[in-house]
Amino acid sequence: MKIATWNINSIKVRLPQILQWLSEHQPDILALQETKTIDENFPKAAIEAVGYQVIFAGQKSYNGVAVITRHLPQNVITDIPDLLDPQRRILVASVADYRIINLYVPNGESLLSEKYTYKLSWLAKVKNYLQQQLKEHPHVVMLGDFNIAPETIDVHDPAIWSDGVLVSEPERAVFKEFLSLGLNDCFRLFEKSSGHFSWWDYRAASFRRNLGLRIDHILASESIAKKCVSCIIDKNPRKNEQPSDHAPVLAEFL
DNA sequence: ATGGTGGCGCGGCCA
Repeated sequence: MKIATWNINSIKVRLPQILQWLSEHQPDILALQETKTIDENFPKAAIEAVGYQVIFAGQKSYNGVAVITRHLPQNVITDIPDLLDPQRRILVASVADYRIINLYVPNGESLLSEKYTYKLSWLAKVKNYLQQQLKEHPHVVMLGDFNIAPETIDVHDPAIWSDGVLVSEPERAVFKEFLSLGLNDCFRLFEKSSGHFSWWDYRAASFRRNLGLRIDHILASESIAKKCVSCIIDKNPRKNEQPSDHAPVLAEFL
C-alpha cells in the first residue's frame, strides 16, 4: 500500500504534474492540499480517466483538500465535531483498511496574528478528533501539510527559524501530542539526519540553495507504522517548470 | 534589513 501527500498549490495549474506523478509512482492513496477551487470546477473526470477515484472539499480561491484513491472511499467526513469552519481544510475517509485523515493546517501568519490563534484552536480540535478516531479505527493515517516543522533538524537555519510560526513551541507541542497519542512520523522511522525538507519558498532561490522546512508529514498509528518499509520526500516535482512550492511525501506499507 | 515569487482573479489577500 503506497500512501502519499502533496500540497499542490492549485489543482488547476498542477493537474498535469499530478497525473504525471500518479503514473510514475502508482500510489494507492494521494492526499492533496491547497486545491484552491470550488467543487464544481474540480477536474474529477481527468483523474477518473487515469483509473483513480477522487473526493474533494473545496472553496473559492483558498485552501481546499482532496483524496485520490485506487479503492472506494467510504464514510467521508469534511467537518469534525466542535469546528464550525467555512475553510475547507479537512477530508477524512476510509480507504481499504485505512482511516485517512487529510489535513491542511492553517499557516498562522505570525505569532501575534489572529490566524495563529485560529491555528492553535483548530489543531486542538483536530487532536480531540484524532483521539476519537484512534478508538474507532485500528489503522489511522493522518497526513498532509501540517505547517509545523517538528524539530530543529527540520529547518534549514534554526537561528532564523527559532520563534515564528511553523516552529513555535505551542505548535511543536501539539505535534508531539499527536505522536504521544500513538502516531509515528513515518519519515523519521528511516531518516534521522537534518537537511530533508518538503517545502521551499518560491522566493530567493530557496530550492536551489535547499533553504527549506519539513512541514508535510505522514503520521501512522502503531499497527501500520510497523509495516512501513519506506518514506521518502520526492524532490523531483519541485524541479519542474511551474512547480508547487511543496514536494510530495510518499510512504509504503506492507 | 527588506523584499524577493506564485495563485487567484483582476484588487488585494494569502502563503
